[in-house]
Amino acid sequence: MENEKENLFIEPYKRVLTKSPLKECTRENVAQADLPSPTLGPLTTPTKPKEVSQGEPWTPTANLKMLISAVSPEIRSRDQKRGLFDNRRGLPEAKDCLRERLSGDEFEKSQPSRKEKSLGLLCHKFLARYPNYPNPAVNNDICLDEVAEELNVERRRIYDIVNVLESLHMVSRLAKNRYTWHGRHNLNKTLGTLKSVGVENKYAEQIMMLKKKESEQEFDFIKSYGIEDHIIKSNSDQNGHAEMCFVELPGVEFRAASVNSRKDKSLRVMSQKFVMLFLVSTPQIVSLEIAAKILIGEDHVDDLDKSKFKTKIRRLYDIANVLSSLDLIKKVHVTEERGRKPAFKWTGPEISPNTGGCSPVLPSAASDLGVRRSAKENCAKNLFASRGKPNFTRHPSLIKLVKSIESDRRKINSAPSSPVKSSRAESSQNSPLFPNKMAQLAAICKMQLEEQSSEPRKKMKVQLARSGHCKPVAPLDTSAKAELELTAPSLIQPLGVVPLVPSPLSPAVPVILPQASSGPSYAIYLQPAQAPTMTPPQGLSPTVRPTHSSKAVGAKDSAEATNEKATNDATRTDSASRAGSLLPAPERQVAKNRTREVPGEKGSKRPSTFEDCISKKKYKEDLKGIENVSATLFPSGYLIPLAQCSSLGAESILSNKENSGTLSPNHRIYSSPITGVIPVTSSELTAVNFPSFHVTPLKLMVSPTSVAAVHGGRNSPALASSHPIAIQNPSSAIVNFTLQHLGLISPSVQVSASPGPGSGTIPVSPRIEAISIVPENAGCQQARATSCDSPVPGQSQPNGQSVPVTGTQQPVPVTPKGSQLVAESFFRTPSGPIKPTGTSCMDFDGANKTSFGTLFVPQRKLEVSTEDVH
DNA sequence: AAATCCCGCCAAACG
DNA sequence: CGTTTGGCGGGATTT
Repeated sequence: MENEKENLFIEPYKRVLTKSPLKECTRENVAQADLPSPTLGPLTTPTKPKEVSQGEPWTPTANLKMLISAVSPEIRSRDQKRGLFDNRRGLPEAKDCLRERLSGDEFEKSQPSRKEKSLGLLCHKFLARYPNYPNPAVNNDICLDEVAEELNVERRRIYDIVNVLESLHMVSRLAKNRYTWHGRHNLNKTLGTLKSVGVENKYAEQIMMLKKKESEQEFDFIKSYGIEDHIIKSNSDQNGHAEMCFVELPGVEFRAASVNSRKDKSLRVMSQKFVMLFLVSTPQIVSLEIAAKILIGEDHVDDLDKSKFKTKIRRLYDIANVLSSLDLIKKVHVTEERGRKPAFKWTGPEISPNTGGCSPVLPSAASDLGVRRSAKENCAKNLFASRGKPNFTRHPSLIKLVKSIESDRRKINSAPSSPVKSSRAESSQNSPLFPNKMAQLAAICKMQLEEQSSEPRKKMKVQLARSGHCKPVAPLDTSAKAELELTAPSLIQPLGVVPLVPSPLSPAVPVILPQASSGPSYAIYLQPAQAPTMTPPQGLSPTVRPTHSSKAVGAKDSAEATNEKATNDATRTDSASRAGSLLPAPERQVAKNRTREVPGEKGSKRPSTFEDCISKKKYKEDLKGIENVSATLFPSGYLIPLAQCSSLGAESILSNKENSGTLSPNHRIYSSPITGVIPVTSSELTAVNFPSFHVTPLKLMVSPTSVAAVHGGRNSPALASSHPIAIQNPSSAIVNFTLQHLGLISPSVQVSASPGPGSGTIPVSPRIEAISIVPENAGCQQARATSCDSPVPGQSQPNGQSVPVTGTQQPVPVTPKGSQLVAESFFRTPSGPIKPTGTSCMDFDGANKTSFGTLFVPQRKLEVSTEDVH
C-alpha cells in the first residue's frame, strides 16, 4: 500500500513541480488537519491511517478543499474532527483511546461517524491524489484497486466516484482496472458540450414546466384548463425528453468504449444530465426533486414509483457529493412557498455554450504538446472498442431487433478496450475518424491525423442520447406528426418561458456559434428512447441533420445525393428494414446483413445503451408499445467519434462483423449496428426538419431519432453521419453536431421547441455548403482555446496550476488543420440562413404567442439560502 | 419525521 | 468460472 501511495504521490509531485506554490499551502492545511493525528499518522495502522496522514501530500488544492469541505460542514466541533482523524489512524479500536485524549467526551463521535465515510470526503481524498491539471506527459494512470486500498474503501465506492468523474471526462477508462486521470483540462469543454446538449434537450424548459406545475398544484389548479396542462404533460411525457446517453467529449478520449458499448451506466448518464440541468437553468440552482423528476423522465404519473424516485434521489446525492467535491456545486436550500427543499447551486465555471466550443483549442494545445506521448499511450489505451461486446442482456425487454442491432454496434465498437494497445491506438485515434469510404474522407483523415498527432484529442465525441425522438419518429408518420404537434405546444410554453430561463442559451446560441468554431465534435449516442421525458423530441431527432464534414471539403454534391438517398431510404427503412440506409453504402450492406443476422445471432454487439434506455422507457411507453419499439430501435444515433470512424473505414466493417475481437485496436469502428435501423420517421423528420438534409454520400446518417446527434465536430471534416441507431461514423455525427450548433442545422425540431436557445433560431439551414470555412475557424479556435483554458482554472482552483498548463498548451494549439476543419463547420456562416431554418421555429413562434399566458413560469419562489451545508 | 446517503447484496458484463 | 462493474434499495445517521 505504501508503495502505491508513494507512487501516487510521485505523480503529484511532478505536477507539483510545475505548480509548486499550491502545494505548500495545501500541506499546511493538511498538516493542520492532520495535526491531531500526528502521532499516529503515518506510521501506524496500515490501512487507513496512513492514508490520512500521508494523504496530505495530496494535491494541494484538493487537500484544502477536502479539509474545508469536510471540516466546515461538520462544524460540530473541531474535536470531532479530531476524533475522526484519530479514528482513521487508529482504527476503531484505538479510537477509544485516542478519543479520550482528544476530546475526551464524545467517544461517540469517534466512531467512524458516517461522515467520515461519506462519499464526498472520499472523493476529496481521491481528488487530492491527482492534480487538477496533470501533465499529460506523465502517466496519470489510476489503478482502481490501488486507490481503493489506499483510501481503504471498498471498491464499490471508487466506482461511484470514477463514474462521475468519467462523465465529466476528468478520467477515462483505459482498461480493466485502470483509468487515466485527465483532471480539469477538458472540463470546460465538457461542460460546454453538456450545456449544449442540455439546451437541446430543453431541460430548461422542462424545469420550468415542473416548477410551474408544482406551483399550480399547490395553489390552484384552476387555471389551467386543459390546455396548459396538456401541454405540460405532453412536454413532459411525450415529448420527452430525450434522453441521452452519454456525451463524450473531446479529446478526452476516446473512448469510451466502455461507454458506448456498455449500457451506459446510469450513473454516468445521470451525472451528465444533472450537470446539464445546472448549466441550463437560469438560476443555476436545481433542487433534487426536480432533477430526479427530469432524470426519471417520467413525470408522468408521479407517484408511480415512489421507490424509483427514492432511488433516483439517492443516486443524485451520490453524484452531488462528487460534484461538490469538485467544487462544481454546493448544497443550498430553496425555499418555496411550501417549504424548503434541498437543492444544489452551481458554483463551477460559467460555460459558454459551447457547442463547439472551446474545447478544441485547449485540448489540443495543452495536451498535445506535453502530452503527445501520453496521448499515444492513452490512445493505445483507449481503443475504444474495448469492450465491445455485447451487452445487453440485461433487459430482456429489449426488443430483439434492438438487441441485434446493438450487438452489431458493439462489435464495431468493440475494440478491445481493455487491453491497451498502444501502438495502434495512437494511430487510430489520431487518425481521426472519418467515415469510411469517401476519398474525401481520406483526405480529411489525413488532416485529422496530422492534427491528432499534434493534438491527440481534439476531437471530442460526445454522445448524447436523446431518447425522445425515437419514439415519435419511428414508426408512423402520423405518430410522428402527432408528436410534433404535441411538442409544439410544449414548445410554446417553453418559449414563453424562455425569457425567464435560459436566456443564456438562446442568446448564446448565436454567439456561441462562433465560439463553437473550435468545436469539438461530439458523438452522441442516443438512446432509444426513452424518451420520455422531456425531450421533445422530435424535434430533436431531426437532428440528424446530416452534414457532413466533407461538405466543407466539397463533398457536397455527393452529400446531397446521398441525402436524397438517405431520405428515401429512411422512409423505406422503417422499422423493418432498419436498414441503415443512411449509413454509408458499405456499411449499409453490412448493416443489413447484420441486422438480419443479428436477431438471431446477436452476438456481439449490441447497443447496450439503447437497451437501457429502452428498457426504461418501456415503462412509460407501454402505451405506445409498438411504436416504441420501433423507436427503440433507432434510438440512438450514436455518433461515434471521429477517430473511430477513420479507423473504421473499410476495416470497420470487417471488424464489425466478426472480429470484433480480433480487430486491431485501430479500428474500432463502431459499426453501427444500427444503421440499419433507421426508422421511417426519419423521413418525416427530414422532411420537416431538414429539408435539406444532405446526407453524405457516404452515408449517412441520420437517424431519425437521432435527434440526438448533434455534434460538433471540430476536426472531422468528414461527414457526419448519423445513424439512427448507432452510428458509425463519428465524423458525421460530428458534423451534425457542429452544424447544429452553428445553426446550420436546425437542431431539428426539437430545437425549435426549445426556447430561446438558439436551437430554434438556428434552424435548419441545412446547407453545409456555406459552412466550409476553414480559416476562420482556426483563428477562432485558437482564441477560444486559450480563453477556454484559462477560464477554467480561474474559477476553481486556487492553484495556479492551470496556468502553466495553459501556457504550454496555447502555443501548440494553434494547430492543425484538422481542427480547423472542424471549426469550419462551426462557422455558421450560414447563420444567415438561420432564420429560414427556423421553420420549426416558426412554428414555435406561433405557438408561443398563443400560449404565452400560461407560460409564466412559476419562478417565483426560490430563495436560495446559500448556506452551504449545514 | 425528513433528509442524507452508507453499505453491500447480487446480477450483468467481462475476461 | 472467477472478476470486475455497478444498479439498487434497506436501513442507519443526521438534521
